[in-house]
Amino acid sequence: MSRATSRHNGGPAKAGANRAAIVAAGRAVFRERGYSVPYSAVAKRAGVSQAVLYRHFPSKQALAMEIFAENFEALDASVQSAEGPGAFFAVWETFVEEIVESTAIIEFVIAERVDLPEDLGGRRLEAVFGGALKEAQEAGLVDPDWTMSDLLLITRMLHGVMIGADDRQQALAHVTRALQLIDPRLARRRRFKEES
Amino acid sequence: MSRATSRHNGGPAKAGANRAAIVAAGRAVFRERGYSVPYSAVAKRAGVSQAVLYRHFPSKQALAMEIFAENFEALDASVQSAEGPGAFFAVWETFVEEIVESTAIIEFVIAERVDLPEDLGGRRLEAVFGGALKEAQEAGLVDPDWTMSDLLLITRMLHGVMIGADDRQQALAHVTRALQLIDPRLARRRRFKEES
Amino acid sequence: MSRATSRHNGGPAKAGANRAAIVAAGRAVFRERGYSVPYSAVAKRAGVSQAVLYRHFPSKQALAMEIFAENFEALDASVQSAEGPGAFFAVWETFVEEIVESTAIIEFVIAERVDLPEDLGGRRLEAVFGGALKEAQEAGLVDPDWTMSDLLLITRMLHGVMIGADDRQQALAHVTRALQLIDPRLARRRRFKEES
Amino acid sequence: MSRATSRHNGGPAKAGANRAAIVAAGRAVFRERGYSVPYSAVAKRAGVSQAVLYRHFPSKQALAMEIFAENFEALDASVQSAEGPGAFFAVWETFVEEIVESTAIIEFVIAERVDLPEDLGGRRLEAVFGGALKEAQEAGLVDPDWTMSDLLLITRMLHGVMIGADDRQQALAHVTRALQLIDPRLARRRRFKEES
DNA sequence: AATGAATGAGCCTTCATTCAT
DNA sequence: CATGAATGAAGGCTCATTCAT
Repeated sequence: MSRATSRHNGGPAKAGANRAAIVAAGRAVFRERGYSVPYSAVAKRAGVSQAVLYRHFPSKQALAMEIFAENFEALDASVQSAEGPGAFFAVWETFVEEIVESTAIIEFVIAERVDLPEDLGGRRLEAVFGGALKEAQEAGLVDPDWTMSDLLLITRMLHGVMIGADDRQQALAHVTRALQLIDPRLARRRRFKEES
Repeated sequence: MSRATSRHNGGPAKAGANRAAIVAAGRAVFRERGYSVPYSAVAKRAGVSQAVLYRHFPSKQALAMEIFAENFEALDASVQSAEGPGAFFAVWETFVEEIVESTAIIEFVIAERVDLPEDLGGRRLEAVFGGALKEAQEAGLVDPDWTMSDLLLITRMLHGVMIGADDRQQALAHVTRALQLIDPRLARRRRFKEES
Repeated sequence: MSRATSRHNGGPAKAGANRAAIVAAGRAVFRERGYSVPYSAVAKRAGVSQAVLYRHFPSKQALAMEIFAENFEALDASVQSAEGPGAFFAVWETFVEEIVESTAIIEFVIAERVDLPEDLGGRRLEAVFGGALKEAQEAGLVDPDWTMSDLLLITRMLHGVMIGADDRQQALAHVTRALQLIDPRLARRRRFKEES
Repeated sequence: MSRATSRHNGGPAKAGANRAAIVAAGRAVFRERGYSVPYSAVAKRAGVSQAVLYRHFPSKQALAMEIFAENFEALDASVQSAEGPGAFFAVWETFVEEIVESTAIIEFVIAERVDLPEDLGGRRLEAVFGGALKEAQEAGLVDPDWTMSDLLLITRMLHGVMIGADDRQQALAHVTRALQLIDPRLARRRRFKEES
């Protein structure tokens, strides 16, 4: 039992750990139960009180935004390390992985569409993908008609597939097949980490 | 007051009317506010008491199931009236129309996935589409690799598009574009009834 | 133990009784603990669930408004039965009695000032007092400079006196003395019902 | 870091400054948001941690008590500098100013009435006003019937007027008018500092 | 002695479900 | 068989108070 059983806290030292625990718990419950889980479930999962949850992230949106942002950082990193016409596929692969790992994030984007900061969502996506897409199109690797909007649309199509799947296993298979239906080149090299 | 039709009671005759009213109300509120509306909203819309609602459909799932089933009946009818290799597209069109009209039903299918009777969902879809798909494939009108599972998958992809759209207008545009990305032949002849 | 211990209710017949119980409970808790009591305290006092409370009065304001309205009805009745230049004092007496009985109502008026229906508050007061005040002034029974606003001001002065008192006994004495300080004629014939 | 003034600590010297900052913050937030503000708002406004706030004043009451006492000190000063039969009015004016400036303090006195030390409230007021009142009465400047209790009562009447006002502007006008209704001589020479 | 952080509990509101009549 | 009403419980949010460092 590593959970404190007495009344009080571990002092300031624990703060960062709690924040991390909350983010992790957020990822976990969002993945398992979707973005519509009671926000309080995150606190329960993280082993902290609701007040602490609210201190760190004053709303479910705020927490989702954080997770969202962290995902984009991974994406940015993947952009840095990829080059050439095939870069698009490398980034795309990372992107799809994230969709698979955090379906809930897309639900969040949909649910809270109203007041997302401009640099998130589509705009941010464009920053990440814009160059690589054009390059890949010029190299004839991707359908030249595709626009950023189409990529976004594909995102949503994958989302529909994700939330309709029975389990992770099936979800992976369905996402792969869905990408094949759209364009086989999008479906290559799907490799996902083992579920914990 | 010894008469059978005392104060509040319309007698057995009313039962059928109530049932129909409930189903209609269900369609309406699901469309307007999504599958997550309070079940009580259906009773209010139908103008019946909660108890009556529960008598006819003991749960929101049960009601959704009924609507779902009725949708399939419409699909069956569309199958009857279509023939030849192009029949697939006629049925498909009706099917997509239903998806667009009743996004909420798909939400339901997803939310309650657990205990859908076997004869609904995939199996039922197979009954409706099976023959037409094979015929169309033999006539070279549809990719020969496609299976019933793929159709189901496309259904889900469209669903993702639907719930991500801002409004009906955009939803239609997105669905059309999504179908084009998959196979332009699926996207032809989209014509929807005017919004009431 | 007259409280139901089993899970469910007394049927429709009990509805009116519950509503009355809620209003009575509202008067009681407002008097004892002020308008700022948790709304849930009303439910507890009335012996009903919170949901029932919300069904009957969807907000604390709504309940206060009801009590408020009932008070005005008593006031109207007092206007009907009084005539002549002295009528003003009769109505005034009833009015002060009500202030003493339901201090919380004034707190309510103050707290929710924003969206009171036009026919409540000042306007309503004017309807009740307007004629009588003018008549009394013409008969030389009341300071001719006084306006309706002044009466409202006096109301608030009495309110300050009420909420500052230690108990009902003292509150009565203070109100009487306050009225004497303003104008002895306002303070005559103070007689209040015994506290329950 | 073996120095006494380690990381976060300003040393004993800071204590007095903190205390003053807390009192000032208390005055500010009470005025702006009423006595019912979260106690934590005082800490935030003062720029200190909650723990410090609690160290200096273990409860909101304690802080309010301090402010209350300091107000009386200002009153004492005003008594010292005024002499002759008109002294009463000078002190009274200061007193009313304080009421207008710190409505919240009166809310506090009312809310926490229970355990106010005897030397605050009425008794203290008597010490301040006692002599001046008698002198003014003997000079025929004030109604000879008035007692200290009446002054307290008037205080409360003004309070009622204050908390019922929409804004400071209106509050001033209402207080002035209220004093006129009681005795015009109480209302003379109202001059308040400009709002910051 | 100050800080940052945590806790537990309270209050608000809404929903699915189940009576007595 | 329909009605109107009631219940219990979940979930959101905020606050006073109290640590470990």
